[in-house]
Amino acid sequence: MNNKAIITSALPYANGEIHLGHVASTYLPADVTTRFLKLNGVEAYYVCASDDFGTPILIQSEKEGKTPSEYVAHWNKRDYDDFTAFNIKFDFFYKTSSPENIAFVQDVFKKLNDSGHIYQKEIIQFYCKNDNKFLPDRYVKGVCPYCMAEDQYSDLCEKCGRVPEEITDPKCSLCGQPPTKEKTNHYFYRLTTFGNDLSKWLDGNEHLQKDVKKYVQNWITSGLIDWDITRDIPWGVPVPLEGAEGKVFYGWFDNHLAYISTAMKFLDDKGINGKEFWNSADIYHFIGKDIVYHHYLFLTSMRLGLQNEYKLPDFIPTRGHLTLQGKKISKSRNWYIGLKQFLEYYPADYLRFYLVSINPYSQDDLNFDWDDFTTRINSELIGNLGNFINRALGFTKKTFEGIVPETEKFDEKDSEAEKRINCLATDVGSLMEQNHLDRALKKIMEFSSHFNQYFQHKEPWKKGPGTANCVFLSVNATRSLAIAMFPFMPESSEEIWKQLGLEETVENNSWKDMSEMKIHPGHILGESAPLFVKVEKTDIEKHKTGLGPAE
RNA sequence: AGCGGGGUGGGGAAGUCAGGUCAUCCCGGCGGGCUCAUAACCCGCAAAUCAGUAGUUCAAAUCUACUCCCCGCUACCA
Repeated sequence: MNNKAIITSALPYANGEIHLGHVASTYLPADVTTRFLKLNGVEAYYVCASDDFGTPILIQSEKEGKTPSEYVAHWNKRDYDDFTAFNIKFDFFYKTSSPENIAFVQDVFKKLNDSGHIYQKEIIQFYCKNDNKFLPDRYVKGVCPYCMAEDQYSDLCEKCGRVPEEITDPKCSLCGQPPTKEKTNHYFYRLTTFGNDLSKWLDGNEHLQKDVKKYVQNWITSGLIDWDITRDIPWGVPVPLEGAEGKVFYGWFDNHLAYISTAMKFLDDKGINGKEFWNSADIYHFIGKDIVYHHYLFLTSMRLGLQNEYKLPDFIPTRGHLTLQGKKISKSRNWYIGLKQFLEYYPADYLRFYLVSINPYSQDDLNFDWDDFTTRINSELIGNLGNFINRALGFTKKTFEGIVPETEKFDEKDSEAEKRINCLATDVGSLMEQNHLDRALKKIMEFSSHFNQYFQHKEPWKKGPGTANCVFLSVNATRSLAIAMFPFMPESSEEIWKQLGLEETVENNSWKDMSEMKIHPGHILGESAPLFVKVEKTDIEKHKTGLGPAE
């Protein structure tokens, strides 16, 4: 394991609230991984930023009668607050509209331009005279020339799935008027020249997911096309060239550069040489499967174009999308759950536990189901894990006045239990290193389940021989659980630590510490109480009916 | 249309890349136990020709070919 790491997650677009889908695929896996790396002594920094520029934000801010800056400032704060409430702990959360990022993007553009990766081309684009705007693809709707479906985007027909050469009967999606076609000058990035290098990089990087690699290789094989990197709107990073007044960069040219500019700002402020750190660290970009194209091709080709001044990603953990009760999340149909809203119902750790446990390390979609959530919380988190901790600590309190007793000679069951503790750090850790967070969590649950069995079979309540060993090992296993759980459920983990009567915080331990027996006979436990409250089915029914179109 | 991923006891999933050690886990059903614990926990039972067909192999849920279903992506949705 590299002793330095920079972790990023896809930048939240600053035009709406964070919902369960966002955190499931990107922010939570990144946060869990960062916490794990930090426990392992890795100097790891998790940085993120709001993605502030682009046409949708410009249009929405106009509708709300705000300036774009006011508008994005609002969402930047709101997103950060929501993340914080969910215990997503960024080392630094910044914005793509920061002066540092704007300067960085312009500098990158100049370098790419100087080395011949950029060219200008006149193109013809839809223009709406009524709205006074050039209309990017998404803002023109019309009839699909293949299947005659109406009201389709000009760049993709949702009915037949085909990409029209030219849409029939085009309309401006803002005002409904037919747009005109106007000539405009745009800048293009020579993505085509990077095909071979991208392909080589994909093959050579063994950390990337196989299925994603295949997917990207397919794109490369079928032929890349040069990439239009500018737009004619007033809200973005200005193109720093004479004659390019009024033009800004396309959002995907500037937003991922904020990974670097944000990290540089953070590190330099800390007195660390940012570039040096970046190039000697493991770079992780956590994303959802919808932006594979941008991260595997745009982002990487730009770094290649800069001749690796900033190294390419080592890991791009790519996960699928969350569906809700089996259906695609959709804000317009009110088929989504806001993060803030969810946290008004249940503690952050419930959601963290549930989302990690259903989320594999793959592009497969995962499903949020209220009934499934209920059983997983009630029977696994509470019935298995919470129950073991509660009985271990409660029994010690009751029978030994909270003082860990002297041990005797271990019998076979004790030795097996001891072995489990000794192996836990490696068993769980190796899965974490491979990004299999769901399996790692499952290992923790197996550990806890084993201790429920152990406790049962030792029957300490009969107070026969071996009772002291059972208590000693169970209390130590509880401590192990607290450390192992920390990346997943930090609040509960700290609570267990307190109940164990241990000093400081879980955060100050190292990962491998969980496999040692650091609670010795004579140790006095703190106050204990059940960690979790069960999920009530009647509440769940209410939450279910809150979904879907309002009455 | 192209590309990608799936179909595993009644429900939900893991296992498939590296074939045998494998049919596992959670819920549900049935029977028993225990009482430290949040009607929790522990033990046992019933229930799957691992979508279908053909093939490779001493051996297939796992590899190959074809077929039938489902889902996702396709360049401004995490």
